[in-house]
Amino acid sequence: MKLINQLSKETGIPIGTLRFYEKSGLFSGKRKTEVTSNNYVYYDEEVMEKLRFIQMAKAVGFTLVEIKDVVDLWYKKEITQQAQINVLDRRLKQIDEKMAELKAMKKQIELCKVNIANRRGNPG
Amino acid sequence: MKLINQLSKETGIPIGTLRFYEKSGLFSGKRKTEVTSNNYVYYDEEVMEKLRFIQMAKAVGFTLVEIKDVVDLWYKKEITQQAQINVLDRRLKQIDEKMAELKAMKKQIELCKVNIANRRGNPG
DNA sequence: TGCAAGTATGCAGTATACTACATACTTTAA
DNA sequence: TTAAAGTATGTAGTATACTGCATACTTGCA
Repeated sequence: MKLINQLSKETGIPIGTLRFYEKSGLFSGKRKTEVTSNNYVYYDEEVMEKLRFIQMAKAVGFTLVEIKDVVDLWYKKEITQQAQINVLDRRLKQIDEKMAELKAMKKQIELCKVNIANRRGNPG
Repeated sequence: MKLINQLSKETGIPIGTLRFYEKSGLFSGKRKTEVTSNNYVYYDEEVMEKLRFIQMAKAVGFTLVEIKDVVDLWYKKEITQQAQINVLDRRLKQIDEKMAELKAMKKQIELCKVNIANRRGNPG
């Protein structure tokens, strides 16, 4: 069980950002009832997994709301199995679209590089 | 040569957003000197190419500044050849990183789906 | 023991990327 | 010809995602 500072150090996400994510409902920790002197919050490995997922998803342009959709059904059982699958399928489709876009961008940039190397300038 | 409305219709980008992009220096049109009755701005195919690139890059989480770095050297010759290559290489590296992240996300989400289908709940 | 460092909470401020609104002029089509 | 639609410009407002500051209490270490 980690405190917020450790969470921050291990993920590289600033504490302020972590608090913002927690307030946004992306993850949550627990207080230890046996500790009465303070109200520190503790986080488990589940939280670390979620944070690593959040970092990946953010890096490829998913919004916090889109990420929350997925992370939510990670551990919740309230929605139906089909509803869960639907959320995941929607995100999988977006991932495939983003991959196609990355491939197209890569091709375009590589072409641009070749053209620069050939001193012809414009990559169109 | 297209007017802004046509640009918007062909790309699906709202006019307000296009004006914002143009003001941000992502692209620019030209006024026709032979037309004196108005100051309408016309855009060529070069602009359309830039817009298509902007759309792809935005979809995979690049910022407008990162996009501008690339789009700028599309048609400018002021910076050295090596500086141009450097900008492109930086973006190519980002693209590879994003692709790896998409692949990891996809794997994770697919695993999650399998686990839901198996009614075991948690995909870890 | 005392003080720096860590934690919780709340609220204000910032950066990025739009989005809407107001004004004024131009073009187009009934 | 006149009203609707298009264009230019500027300014203000909004949404998302942080980021910083202030306050107050707790922990850990010299």
